[in-house]
Amino acid sequence: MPTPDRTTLDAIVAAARDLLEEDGLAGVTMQGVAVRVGVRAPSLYKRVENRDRLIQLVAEETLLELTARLDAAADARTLLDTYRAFGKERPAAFRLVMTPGAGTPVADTAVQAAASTAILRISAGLAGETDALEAARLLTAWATGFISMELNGAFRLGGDIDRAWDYGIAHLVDAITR
Amino acid sequence: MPTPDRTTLDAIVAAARDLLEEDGLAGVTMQGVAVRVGVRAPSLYKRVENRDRLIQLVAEETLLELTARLDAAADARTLLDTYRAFGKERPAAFRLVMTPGAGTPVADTAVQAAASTAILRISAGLAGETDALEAARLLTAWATGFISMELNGAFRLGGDIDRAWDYGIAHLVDAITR
DNA sequence: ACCTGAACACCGTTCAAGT
DNA sequence: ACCTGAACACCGTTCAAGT
Repeated sequence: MPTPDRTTLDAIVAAARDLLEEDGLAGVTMQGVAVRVGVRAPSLYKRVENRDRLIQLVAEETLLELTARLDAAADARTLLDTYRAFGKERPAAFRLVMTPGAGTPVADTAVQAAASTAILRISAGLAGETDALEAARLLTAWATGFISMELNGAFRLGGDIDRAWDYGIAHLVDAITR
Repeated sequence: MPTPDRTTLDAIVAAARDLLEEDGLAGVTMQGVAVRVGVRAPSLYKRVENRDRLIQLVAEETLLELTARLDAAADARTLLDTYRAFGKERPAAFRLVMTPGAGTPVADTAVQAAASTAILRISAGLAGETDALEAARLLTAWATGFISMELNGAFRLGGDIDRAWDYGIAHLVDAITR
């Protein structure tokens, strides 16, 4: 007689996602996830291969959500503001996806590629098709570095961080526009 | 009768530093460090408070070395190339210092501030004193994001990464120059 | 004064035994 | 077919006992 299912993969990923924001990557333990979904740790292995795979699933869920939001942006400033807002909303997930350490499980290539289409579209509009890739990389590298530093509290020399963000957007858009 | 010292704090930090590059942050275990310096794990606690403090010491050693190299740069391109070369030489240490995750031990504030003086000096020369801080943040955010993405293999859409780097420097320097 | 084995509280993961 | 306790190999850290 089969036991009824006491949890689902979606519930497990959601619990891991919440634990990630609350306690950081190291806080995402199989025991912690198990408690949240109401089973014992060994039961999780019926639905997910291991902890690395679970982290990868959280990374992919994060990128899919981010991609959906970026795709809705019509211009560079909106796109970059959306990106930054996502980082502030889910700082740990942002770091997991954008600046994973060595050994950190990483999202599938296709999921990652999809996240680039919005910035490529907008960069092509500003810089032209020839320089679209380089312009997209300039904008992406800047925004990713800026948001990472902001989340890490790395802007330590005073000044207005919002002003630095606006300064960056204005000068970058100007620089890449033909 | 006292036992002769079998290791030193410097040797412990150096072993941790090497393990970091070889096996990543998770690979820096007290047991692993102990084996490298020729003692048992409990003995390490005579010289360093705990693992977090050891990681912090590695972060500070990394920043001091990086600061020394950046201070020697005379112009923006040299500074940025030096920064990128350091990232490629010590990728795990670069990530530890520039994009630490939540809960990762972080260098002392004074050590971090010292690493900013070179970029501030050069930014002031290009953008003027009024915009020096914003310009420094633009350059730093871009370079940090670019190098992080490069180390993570995040440039996945083909194209020439060196060309994207040169494109970035040229357009940024142009953008912030009065 | 430094070093060590033993111990404790955690991890991730496996597996036989339950329902 | 799913769930669990028990077990194993790891961690970081403490501490009494050795020299």
